[in-house]
Amino acid sequence: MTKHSVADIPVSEPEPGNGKSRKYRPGRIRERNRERILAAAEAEFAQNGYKGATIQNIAERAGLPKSNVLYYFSTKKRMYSAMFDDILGRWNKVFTDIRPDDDPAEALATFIRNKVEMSRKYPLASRLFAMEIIQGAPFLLDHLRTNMREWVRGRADVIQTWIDQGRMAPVDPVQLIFLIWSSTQHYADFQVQILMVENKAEYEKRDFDHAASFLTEVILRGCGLESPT
Amino acid sequence: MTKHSVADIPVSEPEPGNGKSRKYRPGRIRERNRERILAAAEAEFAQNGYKGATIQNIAERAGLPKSNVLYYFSTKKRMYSAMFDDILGRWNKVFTDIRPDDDPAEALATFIRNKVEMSRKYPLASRLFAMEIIQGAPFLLDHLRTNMREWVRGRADVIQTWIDQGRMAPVDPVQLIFLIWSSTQHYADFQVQILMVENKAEYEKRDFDHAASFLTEVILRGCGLESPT
DNA sequence: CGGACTCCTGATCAGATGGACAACAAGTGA
DNA sequence: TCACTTGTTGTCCATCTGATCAGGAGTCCG
Repeated sequence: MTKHSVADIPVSEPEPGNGKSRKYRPGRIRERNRERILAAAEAEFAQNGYKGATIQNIAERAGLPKSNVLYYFSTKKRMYSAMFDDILGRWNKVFTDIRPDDDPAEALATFIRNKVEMSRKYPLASRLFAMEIIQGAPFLLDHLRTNMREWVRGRADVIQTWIDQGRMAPVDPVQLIFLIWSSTQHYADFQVQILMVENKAEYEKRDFDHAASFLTEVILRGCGLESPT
Repeated sequence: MTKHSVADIPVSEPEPGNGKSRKYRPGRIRERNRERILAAAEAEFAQNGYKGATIQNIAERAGLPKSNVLYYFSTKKRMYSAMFDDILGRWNKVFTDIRPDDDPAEALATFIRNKVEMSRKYPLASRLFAMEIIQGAPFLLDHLRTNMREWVRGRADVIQTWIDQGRMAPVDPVQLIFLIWSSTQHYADFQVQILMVENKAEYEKRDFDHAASFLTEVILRGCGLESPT
């Protein structure tokens, strides 16, 4: 397929146990540059979309020659994919499952807070995801069809259980997930708009806290729940 | 600036009154092609972003030679601007003002319904707008700074009045507008994701009705209001 | 050392892209 | 019909883009 024999091979895990291994580790530099490039790619793809992004720009953001970038990711497409693998992995670590015997108010509040925190911590990832979906998700269609669907279904089922038990108002669980998803995503994706409207130069930590509190309060009350604490 | 003497000149309004005027109307063909091109541009820009979109693609979507497209809009940038002028004009027609003596529940419900209807009727415009904001709003910054800010401030003031009069729960009015904005926008922007999760091929009218009902119910209850009707 | 690997990069290329332009066609009012 | 404006399009060009490649530099271990 490709002429590059070593490119695109995932970095081998640093062996566990002995922290300061004396062993020959081919992937050391690779790992560092890979991360630099992916960080640059996030910014570039988020700003210009897949087609609009250029390898040259990514290289400049990473402070590397274009050729070097192409040494690590033999094609633009592969780079884009690798980037999303990274992002989805990061996300999976954060979103814990919810269970039928959880307290609805607490579980939803945690979900909202985590999602807002995500918008604060990884705004580029959030925008990238939005961009990809808006453009028709050419690269993530499969992921949406399988993982994402399961994820939503699983959570919706738990919420439905809570409703059946009369522990919250009877609202469409899937729509509720969309509502939380969109309203939290908004703080990352529409950052510029929000800053303009509020006449600020940049976000502060308390803005996110305020947003999370607002969303928790309104959405929980909208579900017939009392905000915890 | 430009060598084109006639391009980029807004279409002169067709004179009112006599429908079938015999007068010399330079803009007749112009108007028709202009619309065709702008419609094609909406699709192309929404799918690929500003940088990713190509005049060639827009021309093909419109069924015209590239040269002809460039005759109407001398540059890509001008075409993009003209497109947003169109879109913003369309939007302004729909969003009626709210007044302090309106009924909060009814006014908010109308706003939500209008916005969802907008997502249904002009999904491309919605995505285009989202795209532009995500990319840092290079073309709309001024608009956000002036018109949009005023628009939000005006509505927020009215909502604050309602709160002060004890007619709804004390929630941050600006955040409330963001919440409505994002949750309704979501149905246009994240269409692909929603369809995938719900395992559908395309939206139906009732999906939007259902979404509007859900949002109205949850958000109004979240504001301590009863849904009207 | 030296050999084997990993990593780096300038030069190069074919194709796409935004845009200019000139010649030509069609429409319009008198 | 005529003079003039408006509309159409093929051709051309400088620049950019993703990708290739060949040669060289750096790193590591025995």
